[in-house]
Amino acid sequence: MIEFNNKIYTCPIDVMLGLIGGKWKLLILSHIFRYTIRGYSQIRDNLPGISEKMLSQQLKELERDDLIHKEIISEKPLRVEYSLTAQGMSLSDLYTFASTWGIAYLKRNGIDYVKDQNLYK
Amino acid sequence: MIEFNNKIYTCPIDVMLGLIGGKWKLLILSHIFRYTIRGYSQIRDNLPGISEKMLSQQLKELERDDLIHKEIISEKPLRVEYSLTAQGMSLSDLYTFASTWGIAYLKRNGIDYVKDQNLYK
DNA sequence: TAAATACCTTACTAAAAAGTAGGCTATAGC
DNA sequence: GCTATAGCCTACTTTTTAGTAAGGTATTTA
Repeated sequence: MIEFNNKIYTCPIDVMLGLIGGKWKLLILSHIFRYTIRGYSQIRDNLPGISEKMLSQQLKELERDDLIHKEIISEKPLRVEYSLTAQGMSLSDLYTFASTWGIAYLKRNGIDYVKDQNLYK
Repeated sequence: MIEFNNKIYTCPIDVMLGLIGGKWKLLILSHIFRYTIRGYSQIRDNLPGISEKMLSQQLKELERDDLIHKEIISEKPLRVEYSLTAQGMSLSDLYTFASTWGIAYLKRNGIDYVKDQNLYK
């Protein structure tokens, strides 16, 4: 058992899950990782099913936990850019592994994601 | 979007999360990975906080999804052994990465897990 | 000036995940 | 025979997580 930030964790993996667990965080992080820098609507539009409430909530938590960096660009069309912090980047092996594994799993189950991804989205 | 087993997934990572997402599955898998073969009570006792209902439920789902193998040993003291299937083992990089990352994260935050783990449990 | 888009927030509700409590079989040890 | 341990299951409740709907500001385009 590990006590950290007033919470109790079973082991280091549990600690990691506390940061990136849940339905959306890993998806958001790996999306930003893939595109390096993303705006709010770009993330939203690439995660079909996420509500704006969920998105801004998760983004806020990821920023609080120093996994992503939020930058407000005060140019003509005011916008926001999200990117990974060093800590967010330190999970890059996870993003690529998870994606590769998922693709291989789908293939084992008869779905060729790489070939058919034009069909989805 | 990917349609698979009557469910809709955003991307391959989402598919993976469908299999090992949630509060306990990754912890159970990585525990079995660490010890190769584990009995029911051994897993339970190493995951403080898990209820027996949760444990047997998650074990059943992991078995259904072909991530773990359950073997009933019919020796004198009847018991059960859980081990990883080939598919469960194909996630081994994830278990080690998650554990290593969690330990490093804790260290960045002032907790030396490797040194202090005798304190926890 | 109306409509559209980016980027959110808040209040409320629903669904999913997890927890509690109890029970049950089988074997073993005293 | 009584208690203990392994290995579960079921019904019920609570908590957590996520979803819906509706604002709201600022700026852009038509």
